[in-house]
Amino acid sequence: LGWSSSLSLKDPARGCSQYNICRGERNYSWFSSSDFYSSLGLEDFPSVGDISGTEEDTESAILYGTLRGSVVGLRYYTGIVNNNEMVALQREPNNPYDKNAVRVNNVNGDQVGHIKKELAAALAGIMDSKLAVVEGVVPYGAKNVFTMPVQMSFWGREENREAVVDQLKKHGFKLAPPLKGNRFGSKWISGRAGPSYSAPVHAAVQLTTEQLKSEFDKLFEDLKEDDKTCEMEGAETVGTLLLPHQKQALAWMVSRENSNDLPPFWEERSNFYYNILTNFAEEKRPENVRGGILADDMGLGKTLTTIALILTNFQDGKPLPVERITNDKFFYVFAKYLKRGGETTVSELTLMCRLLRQWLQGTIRFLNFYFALNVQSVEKKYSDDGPRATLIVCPLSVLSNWIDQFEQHIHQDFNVNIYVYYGSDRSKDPSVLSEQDIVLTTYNILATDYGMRGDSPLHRVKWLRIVLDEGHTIRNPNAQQTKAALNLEGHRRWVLTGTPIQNSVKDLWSLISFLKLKPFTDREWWHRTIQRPVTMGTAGGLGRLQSLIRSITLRRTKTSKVKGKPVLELPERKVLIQHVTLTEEERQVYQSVKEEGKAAISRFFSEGTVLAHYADILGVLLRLRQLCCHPHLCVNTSSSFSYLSVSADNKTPEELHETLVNKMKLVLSSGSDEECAVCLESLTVPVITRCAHVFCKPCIFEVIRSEQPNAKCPLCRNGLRVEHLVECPLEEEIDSSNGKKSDQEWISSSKINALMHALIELRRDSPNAKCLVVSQFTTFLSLIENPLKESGFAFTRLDGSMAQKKRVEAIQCFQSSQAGSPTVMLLSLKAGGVGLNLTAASRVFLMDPAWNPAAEDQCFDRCHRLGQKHDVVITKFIVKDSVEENMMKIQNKKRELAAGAFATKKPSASEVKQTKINEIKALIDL
DNA sequence: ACCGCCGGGTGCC
DNA sequence: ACCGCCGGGTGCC
Repeated sequence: LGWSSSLSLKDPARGCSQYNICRGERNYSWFSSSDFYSSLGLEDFPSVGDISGTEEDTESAILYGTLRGSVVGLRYYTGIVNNNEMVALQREPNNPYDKNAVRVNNVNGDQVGHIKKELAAALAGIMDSKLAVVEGVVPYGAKNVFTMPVQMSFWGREENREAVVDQLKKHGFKLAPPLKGNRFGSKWISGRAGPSYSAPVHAAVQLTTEQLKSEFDKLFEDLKEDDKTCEMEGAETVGTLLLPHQKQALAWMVSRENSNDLPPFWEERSNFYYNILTNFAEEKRPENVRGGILADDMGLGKTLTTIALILTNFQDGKPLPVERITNDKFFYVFAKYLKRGGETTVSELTLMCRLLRQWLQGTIRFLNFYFALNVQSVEKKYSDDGPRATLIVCPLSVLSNWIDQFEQHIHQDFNVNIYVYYGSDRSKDPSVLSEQDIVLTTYNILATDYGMRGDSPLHRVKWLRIVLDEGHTIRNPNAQQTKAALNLEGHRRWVLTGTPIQNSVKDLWSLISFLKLKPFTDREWWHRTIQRPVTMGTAGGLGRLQSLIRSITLRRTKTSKVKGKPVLELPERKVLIQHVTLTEEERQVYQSVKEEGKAAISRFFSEGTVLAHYADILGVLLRLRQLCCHPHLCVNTSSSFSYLSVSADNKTPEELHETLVNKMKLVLSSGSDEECAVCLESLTVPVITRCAHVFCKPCIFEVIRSEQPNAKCPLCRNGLRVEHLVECPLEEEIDSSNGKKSDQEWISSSKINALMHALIELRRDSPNAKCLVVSQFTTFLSLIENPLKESGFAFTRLDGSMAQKKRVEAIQCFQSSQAGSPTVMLLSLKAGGVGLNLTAASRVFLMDPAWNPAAEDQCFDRCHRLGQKHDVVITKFIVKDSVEENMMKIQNKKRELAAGAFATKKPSASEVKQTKINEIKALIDL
């Protein structure tokens, strides 16, 4: 049973886990980077564009005007509408009678009729060339037999207005100005009441950006409603006591799964159901989503709550039926094993292993040997008709966290079947999946599987429940993983996310669509009834969004209160800045490198080639940052920076390109947390362009997709081509032999001295305190190992180059409270990803600042989270009069920006460019 | 459709 | 009458 030791068990003493890792998962090779990258393969991205260009640019769309027309051919179709109901106009270029044909559909998508041909002839061109979006409302005459009127609104960007007006004029039509107060068509005057359509208005009550922002902030705040404050205990299979706010969440989730309420904006009228946004009505009761969005802040226990939900609400509030692990079970499994002559499944082995251990410990007596009698009853439990399995989809980075949490929170006396659907040998048999209690997989696997149409086991199973963890990963409606997620089958649908709205309301659509809320699954209805009214600041728009959100989401922040007490009482967190002064020699080296770099960079400025030399500049900055830490850090990189002299002149463009790309690789491989100029976050999967700029792979593919065929680099406007992109594995993964620069004698540095001084003082004052020593540079961490050993510190280390198994060991070791367990953990900034729990530490020493303050904060939160018992003190070491001080200034600016940037739109490419240039100036004191 | 349009039947008052 | 007028047949795109 060697495989079981490779499981990442929190408690090694427990041996085999209670979940069944089925075939293929036992080697746990999912963290091999090659797998990861290939599952994101190049070829996936361009195909994403197959519905490109259809999305209306909400931000800048204005209403050109309205036009009355008629819908004909009603008697040939079944789709019916109400007076004042919204209708969709859809081009039908393949209509055999008229290539200009325009279909009219009701909210349900049923065809109502066609636009009369003369008008269709005018619309066809406008719609096909996407000059305007045309929307319709049937003002009256909905019950007509042959034709009915339709009031059309034309929306588009200002610069297309004239073309649209011209096009209409050519066919003899003229736009009437927008109608006063009736912009969204929900209140057309009924009946043939004459000429009352008139007068434009842009927004009855236009909110300022500021107001919008604060309204957004309030969106998720309200939770005073009763249905969100009831509490519910978890089933006995939940092995952890839930906190009050988690019991509330459980009660809310269970009630959402079991209730039969109407979805938001639907009303029951005499004998039909009525949608108050679109005025659509139907006799069939619209399904409400049996789920919603759990949007609690990080650290409040969304994972635990979800596990509790799975175990507690199988059907109508009854718990998931699982086997209690008893002696009978052991012999039953054992007998089956013998009967087959030794062949067995991994899940059985897991069980047997565990039971055998219990038996050996004397908890099983040798009495119940009539196992055959029990076979029947055990099998019965699993022969339920309805779907049983819950699918959980999460980013790769939190996969192991889920497994840890199962391990922790599922009571060990029960056998819950969990299948980790990951790795190249994952089962292709849907029935293997549907027999599980829980199937865990990642967005990449989901998308990859979906790519091979029709043959994705995940998409052939009818799930009891689908949970999308970090649900904001599907906010891009065109991404493959979003489409893959939307196409999963199962009635109970949940989204877990800490950041439900990241940049704008737009991000919500995929989530809402995933939840299958009628009629928002169709982008047009979402857009017309919610997104546009909100972004244009129309009165009532925000109200709608608010009541929608309120009815389907639960969100508590770290400061929310339950019964007057904060949901989470986190200890205080203090950040201290410790200035470090370089020694004379260090200063000399630093200063000379700085002068050399500054000269080169100011030359780039005067030549106007700053962005072309971006890699060079990052290189200079990197070197300075490294010098602040330790002189040996940039030794291996020094030779490659000699280009700063004029030697570049006699190189071919090809060679020049190559050196630049190599430079960029070097910067990235140093561990430095560089950022992506598209998403403005830390790089995820860095790729280097031909012009030697770095971006996240998904970001740059999105740029290429949306700008094709002539995409340009967002930083320098040079041409971009997929085949020129170079992937660059993040940090240490390529550098496993780090730290062994044995040809060099070890020396200390000012920063190391400062750290050691602080550590020794800490050990003297509180010998049991544990701390994290964090740096972006793993080589620096290696250098720090030396004095730690010399001063007798027990320490452990966690960085990106370590295999998953080693990481888990390091974490367990550090978290242990046993005497003699390590008090120091050397942690690379980026290894401190989300989900990692290092609450044993109450001190953090940040050795070098990151560009992105969010990356630092995320790292601090590894210990400042649920379970932290002490106040957390963070010490940042910053070298005086250095690039580090300038970095701090930029960080502060970014913090301010982030705090106010909620509803403001993304900066444009040129703004990003300018910001970058200004940053460079500030960094090198130009 | 209690319309418009088409095309055949028809033709002083 | 190579017209007007009548009334039946007919009807989305």
